[in-house]
Amino acid sequence: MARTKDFSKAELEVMKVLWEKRSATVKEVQEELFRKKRWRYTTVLTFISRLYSKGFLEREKTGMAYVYKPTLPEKKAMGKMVDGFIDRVFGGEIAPMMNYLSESKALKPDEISALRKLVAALDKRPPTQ
Amino acid sequence: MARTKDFSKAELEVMKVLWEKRSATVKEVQEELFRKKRWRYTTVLTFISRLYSKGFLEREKTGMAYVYKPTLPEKKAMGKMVDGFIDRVFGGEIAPMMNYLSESKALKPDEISALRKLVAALDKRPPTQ
DNA sequence: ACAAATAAACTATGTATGTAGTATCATCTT
DNA sequence: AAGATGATACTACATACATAGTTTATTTGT
Repeated sequence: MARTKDFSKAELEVMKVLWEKRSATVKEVQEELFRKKRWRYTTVLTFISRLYSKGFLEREKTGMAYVYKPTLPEKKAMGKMVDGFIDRVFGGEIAPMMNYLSESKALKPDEISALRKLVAALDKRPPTQ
Repeated sequence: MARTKDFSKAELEVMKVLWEKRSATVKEVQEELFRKKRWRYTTVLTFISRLYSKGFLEREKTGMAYVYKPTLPEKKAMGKMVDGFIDRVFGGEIAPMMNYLSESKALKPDEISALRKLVAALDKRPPTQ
């Protein structure tokens, strides 16, 4: 089992467009991705088809074309990716990643305030476990 | 230019062993990875060879075998990976990732304190930019 | 010096990924 | 009803990745 295949880098780009637009035809996605990446129609179609087979998109025929829509909300998917990344790279440990973050990236003001808010929230609600 | 190929998931496992051991022969790496993943000698050899061609490892013949050693320190490599991940997944924005982190993961006490320390450090040394 | 053991090189193979062209099917226009 | 248009399906192909077997070269023990 466990056919929870991930999406690839290129496929992620497609997902991002679809999350943003909520739902769209291949053509609409392609127009967007042509701007950003110069991808041809059939290229985008291939990615969308693969995502569809993998179960990350559902579709519905509307007039001549299919309208595609993510089956997984963005937040869920992002969370999964973050988890997977931390598992793979840091053996599931968040703390070391924080370190790399603070060292390797120059945090911008809004990022710092996000961090502060996070910490504040954690102070309020101490580890439920 | 820019032949900064990344390493794949499997290759990362090999790198981790080598970072930990500082340097090792294929056999030594394989023994470790056989425990963790049941990988055969030639499998590990293949990964190591790829990493060597990609320039992530250097080697030195010692007796019969080569001793391999990472060319990139772990911290550097990890930082790169984190950066790449954040770019790909969050368009370079750290703040949203923080959110996913705080929501999707139940942070453990030491992770929280790492976070606090990070924030404290940021307070001391405000964004140099 | 030869056999056994060790290590690396070469070869193989199936799936995934990036990138897209060509063929076909459906629809709209005249 | 035929041609133009729009959309999807089918096909292609090179590179990367995961996984490993087979062959060759080197060393070491006897």
